[in-house]
Amino acid sequence: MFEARLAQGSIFAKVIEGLRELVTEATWECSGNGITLQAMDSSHVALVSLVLRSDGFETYRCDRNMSLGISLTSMSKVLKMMGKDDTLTIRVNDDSDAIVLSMESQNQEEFAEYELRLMDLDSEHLGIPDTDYSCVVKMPSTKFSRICRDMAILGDSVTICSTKDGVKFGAKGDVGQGSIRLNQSTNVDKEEDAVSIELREAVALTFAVRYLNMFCKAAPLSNQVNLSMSEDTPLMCEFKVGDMGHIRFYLAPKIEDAEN
Amino acid sequence: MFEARLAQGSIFAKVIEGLRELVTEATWECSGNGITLQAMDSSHVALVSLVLRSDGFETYRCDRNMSLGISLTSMSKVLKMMGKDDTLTIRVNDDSDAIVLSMESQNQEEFAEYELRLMDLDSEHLGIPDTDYSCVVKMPSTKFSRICRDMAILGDSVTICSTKDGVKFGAKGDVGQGSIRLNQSTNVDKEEDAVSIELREAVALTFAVRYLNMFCKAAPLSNQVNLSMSEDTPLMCEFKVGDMGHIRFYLAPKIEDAEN
DNA sequence: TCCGTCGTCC
DNA sequence: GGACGACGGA
Repeated sequence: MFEARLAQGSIFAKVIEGLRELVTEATWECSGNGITLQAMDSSHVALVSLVLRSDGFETYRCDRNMSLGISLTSMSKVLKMMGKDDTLTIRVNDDSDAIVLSMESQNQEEFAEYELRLMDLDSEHLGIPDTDYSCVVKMPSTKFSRICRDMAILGDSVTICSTKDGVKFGAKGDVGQGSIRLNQSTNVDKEEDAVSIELREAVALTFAVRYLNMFCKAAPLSNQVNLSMSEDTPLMCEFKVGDMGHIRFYLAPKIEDAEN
Repeated sequence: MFEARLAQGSIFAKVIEGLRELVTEATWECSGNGITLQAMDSSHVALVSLVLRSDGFETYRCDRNMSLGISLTSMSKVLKMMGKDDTLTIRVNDDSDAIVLSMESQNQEEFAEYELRLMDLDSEHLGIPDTDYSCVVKMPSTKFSRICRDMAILGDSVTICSTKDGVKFGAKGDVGQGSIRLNQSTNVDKEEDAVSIELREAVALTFAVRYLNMFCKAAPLSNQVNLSMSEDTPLMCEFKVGDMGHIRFYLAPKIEDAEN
C-alpha cells in the first residue's frame, strides 16, 4: 500500500501543472525515500526529473516500491477540482489498478475522492549525468517567465550569455531582434528578487524558447529558478518544490548557425 | 395594456440568463397576479417553471390576461445593454405585436427603449404535479454549480445520494471516477453557506449532468438552491427570485443501469 | 474583463 | 462542414 498526505495539496497541483504541458503521461516511481519521476517530452527533445522526498509529506507510507503509470492530463483535471486550501491524500491500494486522490476541505465539511485508472507505460529510465556546470544563474522565476515569453515573440531561439557580472537573453526574428540584460544584484532587499551568478567560465548558449516556456509552467512552485549551464551541455533549469524536492528540466543547446 | 416596473432591472436580466440556455423561446403568461412561464427544453427532457408575482414589482398593471411569445435569445441581448443599476419597465401596448423594454439609469440621465417583436408560439401548458418530496437538500448555489461543473469533467451522469447527515455527488467516466460529499452544516456562521437536509427517506438518483449545468445558469439569482428529490420522480431544482417568486427546474432521473 | 479553444447544433 | 455558443485561461 502507498499513501502520502500533503497538508498543502496545492503544492502537488502546481507540480502537475508544471509538468503536464511537457509530458502528458509519465511513470511515477514510489519508494520509501519518496516519489521520483523522469520523462522526456513527446518529441524527445527535453527531459524532466522530479523529486519529492518522503519527509516533505505530512504522512508517508510506501510498503514496497511501485511504478505508477499516470495520465498527467487526467490528474490535472482532477486536481483542478481541489479546493484552495484542501489537504490532499494520494493512495494506491495493494492489487489496485487505480490511484485515489482524496481532498478534504479545511473545515472538514467537504470531502472528495477521485480515482484515476493507472496506465501501462514503457518506462525508460534515463541516466542523467551529474554535471559540474560552468555557470549557475539564479533569478526570480517570474522574471525568467516574462523574459522567455517576450523572447518567443521575437523568434524561436533565445541565446543566453552569462558573464560574472550579468546575464543577457537575446533573440532575433522577423519582427526584429532584441535582448535583455540583468545585472547581478548588489543589494539584496528581498532574497526572492535577487539575481546571482556563480561563474567559473563565461557561457553563450542558444535554446529553443518554446521549451523554456514549457519549463516556466513550473514557475509558480518557487520564487527563484536556477539555470545551470556549460558549453555543449544541456541546460538544467531547476525549480525547488518547497523544501521537499525539485523539478529539473534539461534541454540541449542548439548548434550555433554560421550567422550567429 | 401591460406594464410592469422593476427598480432593480438586473434581477430580470438574471432570470433571463437563467432560462435562455435551456429554453431559447417561450410564452409568458401575464395576468393580474403576475407573470408565469412554463416550458420544456428543445429535446423535451427538462422543464422549467417561472413565477414572478405582481407584488414584487414596483408598479404592475395588467388590464387583461396575455400570452406573449418571446425570443429569450433576443431578450437576453437587449438586457445586456442595460446599465448595472437601471430601472426596467416592461410594456405591451394594446393591439401591439411588440414588447417594449425601457431602461432608466439611476441618475435619470439616461433612458433607453428597445422593442422586441412578439412571436407566435404553440404554447403547451404543462401540468406539474405538486409532489411531497422524500428529501430536500438546501445548499449554497455556488457550491452546487462548482460540483456540477466538476462532475461534468468526469462523466455525463451524476448520482446524488442523500442521507440525513449529508449529500454525496458522484460521477464516473473515461478519466476516472469521483465523488464529493458535503456534510450537513453544524454551525451556521453564514446562513448562505449552510448545507441543510430535510429527509423523510434516503434517496439515490442519477441525472444528466449537462442539464444540471444549464440549471446552474440561474445560480446568480440566489445564494441558495433547493434540490427536492424522491425516487422515480423528477428532481426539482429551485432558485428563489428575490422575494417575488422562483425558477424551478425539473429533470427526470436516469434509469439506473445494471452496473450501478 | 477579453480572447482563444472546444464542443454542440444546424 | 460551418456557425454559434459556452467554458477556461491570460
